[in-house]
Amino acid sequence: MSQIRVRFAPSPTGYLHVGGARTALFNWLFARRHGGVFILRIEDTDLQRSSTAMVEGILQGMEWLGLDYDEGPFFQSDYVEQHRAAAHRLLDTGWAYRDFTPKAERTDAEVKQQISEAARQPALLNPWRDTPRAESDARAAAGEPHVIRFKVPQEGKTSFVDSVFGLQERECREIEDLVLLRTDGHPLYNLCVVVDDIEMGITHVIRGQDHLMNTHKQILIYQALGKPVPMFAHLPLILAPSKEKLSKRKHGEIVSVTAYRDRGFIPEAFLNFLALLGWAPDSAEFRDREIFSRAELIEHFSLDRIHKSNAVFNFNEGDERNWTDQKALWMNGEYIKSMPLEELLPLVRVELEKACLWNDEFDGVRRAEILRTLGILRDRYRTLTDFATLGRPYIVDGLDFTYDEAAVAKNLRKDPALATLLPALADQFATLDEFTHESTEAALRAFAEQQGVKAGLLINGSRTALTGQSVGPGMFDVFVAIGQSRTVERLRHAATLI
RNA sequence: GGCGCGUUGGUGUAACUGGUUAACACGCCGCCCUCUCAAGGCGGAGAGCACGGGUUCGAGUCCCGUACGCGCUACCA
Repeated sequence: MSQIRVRFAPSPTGYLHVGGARTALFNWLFARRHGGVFILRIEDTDLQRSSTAMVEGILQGMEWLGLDYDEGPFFQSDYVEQHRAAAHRLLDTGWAYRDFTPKAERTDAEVKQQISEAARQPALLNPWRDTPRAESDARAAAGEPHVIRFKVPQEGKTSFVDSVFGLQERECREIEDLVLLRTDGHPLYNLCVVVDDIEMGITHVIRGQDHLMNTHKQILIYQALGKPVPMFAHLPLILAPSKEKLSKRKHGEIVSVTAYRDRGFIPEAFLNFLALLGWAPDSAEFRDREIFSRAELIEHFSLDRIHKSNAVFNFNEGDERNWTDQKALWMNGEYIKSMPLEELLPLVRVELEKACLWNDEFDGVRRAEILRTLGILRDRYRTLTDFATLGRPYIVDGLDFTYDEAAVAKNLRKDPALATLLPALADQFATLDEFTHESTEAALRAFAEQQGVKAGLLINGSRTALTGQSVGPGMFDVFVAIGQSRTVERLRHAATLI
């Protein structure tokens, strides 16, 4: 069999959203799995709704996810002449005709309205369908405005075997004579895809299920053009919590992949999550696992493990903690806590730089120190941005962080004695020659005993004094992470909060 | 309206060509650990497989119907 060639063909009418990203991913996995070619083609024939900013967003999303393409990006708008030529070839071979019906101006809303109304009665055959060629040519030559429509056969049916949905059949008479070329000569989607897919030698079309019906029209065009029909695999849709198809326009930035990049997702984790939306590995060995490396995904990917029903993607913009699908957040957390620290650091660095917390020494003399700090923090973080927000007290010098009111009330103000105990503890710490987990623990416990208070009181008080928070890693690790001088400073300062 | 597709716990999925009390992950709840938890360990609740009928010794798995959901139905893509 000849080499597999697939393409991802987004239209730049919005940023790359998670549905599109999954389509891209599945195409990419399929190509990589079979040593095929993955092509990126931007379908920008709808000039009014396309924009270069959106193209840029799509490119960025692809790059972030590591979905590298072997050819492209191609722009469909660069091939309009070929699209027109194909339409005229169909006209010449009798597979298309000119329709001189005046164009109806209507808004999107009106179109939608009319679809449901007009479709109630069976469609009539277009009166221009069988206009003699000579008359058609004469009218066209006279400059009479017209569209070119595909002449759908009135007999028989189209069929294809979809790799996901199985045998698909449709009566030709139920397919309308679709417009190939608009009045202004602009080629339309169904013609463009077919011409481009032929031109690019696409062997497998992997795309969203919303194109399942279009496929019949496209197959008719392939056949009229005398070209072989590729294989098709339609993917189930990704739905919003409201169960509608995900869309940038309706659901906003929260469904765009760049939002996941900006909010601290690790591309590998997001990819992993996406791969499991509508697909599951075959191998029994992998059945009860959720975390798969990119290489494992490639190795085990197959179209026949894609299932047919739509998947709900749970996001919740209003919820600060669970702003997106909880499983995605969990998965990102798994990557954060298990990846090599050396690989985590550059990712965290980006976040720290954004928050103006990065210090070049973190990549020099303080590298070991920062790695150790990341090591104790990452167990409970789920996004990279957590390092810059929740992790801020661990990174920043001085007292440039906020004290959580509830934490202060719970751990500091609870016992007024802490106003003197914590500075006294600071004095103890200041005398330590070595500032380690062991030495700080010994010092703190000895001090607690000497003062006749529970170690927990000092520990919890210290946590809030040093981090402003009520939760965090084991306290003796925190002392070491914050370091002797900052620890002493913050313990003394805590007295002013009580 | 027509056509198409789908329907396993709240969510994502599993269950070999029909065969034990439907499995895993996320989430939820509880307990333990403990200096805290958004960490870790252990355990639990939650679907009888949309509903109804049929085929079969036996069906989530096959057939029919119904309901519901989604998609498409543009001189959008």
